[in-house]
Amino acid sequence: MPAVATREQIVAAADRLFYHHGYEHTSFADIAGAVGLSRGNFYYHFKSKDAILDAVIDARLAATRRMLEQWEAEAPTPAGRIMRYVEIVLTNRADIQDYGCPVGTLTTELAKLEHAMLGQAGRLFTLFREWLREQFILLGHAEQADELAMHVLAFSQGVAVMANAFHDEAFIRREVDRMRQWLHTYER
Amino acid sequence: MPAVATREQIVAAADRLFYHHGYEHTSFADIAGAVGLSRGNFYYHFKSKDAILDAVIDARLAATRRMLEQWEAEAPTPAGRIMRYVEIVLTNRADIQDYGCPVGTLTTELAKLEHAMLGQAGRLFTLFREWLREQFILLGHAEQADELAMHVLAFSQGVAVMANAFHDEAFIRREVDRMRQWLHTYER
DNA sequence: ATGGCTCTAGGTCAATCGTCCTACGAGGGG
DNA sequence: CCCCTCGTAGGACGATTGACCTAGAGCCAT
Repeated sequence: MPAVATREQIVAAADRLFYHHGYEHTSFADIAGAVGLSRGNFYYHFKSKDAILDAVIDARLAATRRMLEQWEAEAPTPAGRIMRYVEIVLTNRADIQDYGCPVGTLTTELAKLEHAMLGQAGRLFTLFREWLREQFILLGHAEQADELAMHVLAFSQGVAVMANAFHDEAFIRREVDRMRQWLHTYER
Repeated sequence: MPAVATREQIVAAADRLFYHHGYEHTSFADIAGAVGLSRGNFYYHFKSKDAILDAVIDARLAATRRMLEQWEAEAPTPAGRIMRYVEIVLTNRADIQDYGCPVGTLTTELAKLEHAMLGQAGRLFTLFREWLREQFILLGHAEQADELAMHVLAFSQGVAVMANAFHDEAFIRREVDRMRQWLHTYER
């Protein structure tokens, strides 16, 4: 098997395990077991656990960019695109109830570990932030676009934490509806 | 030294360390070092690490109840009391920027660890939820009091995650102001 | 002072962690 | 056929983890 396929398998398994059980709680043995490799063989593909985390973050950044591009292709209006982001807490409801937001929980964990890769993880947030900011500019609110983007981000993080804590689907739907109404007041 | 004082010292140190570095990332040696005790002696006071977590959660529950009682004594109106909760993200701004919300981050971590004490940690959220619900009932919104309480909780969690990720004080102040205006629309 | 209780120190345990090393098998090009 | 590289397996390392044990110091009551 070519090395690139194995490497991608490792990144995919690590991505899933980091999300489900956290970075620190995921061991080399866990990832190796998920992929079906021996532990020791790992260092042929990644020289350290941090390197795997780095690759996982890069993969998430790339996947996020693809998702944003798809949203831009599918949703014609800026407001519709913003709603695609808002509705992600419904789209990924099952995972969020079980594991929270992949971006928020990773950033929170790395902050507590004082991990060197915290800044890299923050780029995931920044990617969404700047994309949302762009949508608000297109919506005609250039002067407060960044503040509105941050508000939408805070919404998603708050809903994710509460959904994870209480497993309440009706709550998620109510908050999405509230956000939809809020967004209407900013449509031209 | 009486055992009760040592026990309280252990709980206080564990509380702080769990908040700053997370539950799993905090070892017995860390707590023992913070208190100035030997590692082995630990099992005289707590038979397991879970028992310490249990005691920490109980201590947080008690401290939270005291705080809520103080808010009720200091703020005469329900709206004023709710604002005391909202403004906690400003009051504890420094800690939140560094470590996030103590309740939210603990719950998130325990969920990922599939820890048996997750339900206990959830009681911290429930305590705030029911207190906020009571305030909204007093405000004259009995029929949607719980939904409004959940919305306020989600606000605080969202702001905490974003404040931790971006260290942006102006953002926190904007969101608190936004919440103040929102609350005004619910005042009789 | 003697016995018993509270509290502590320090060592030990097996398990697991991330890391590293070496040996080996498969396979293609010379 | 040999050699070289790629990819893998599995063991070993030092450190650290949570957990447990025992010996004894301090003190109070009898």
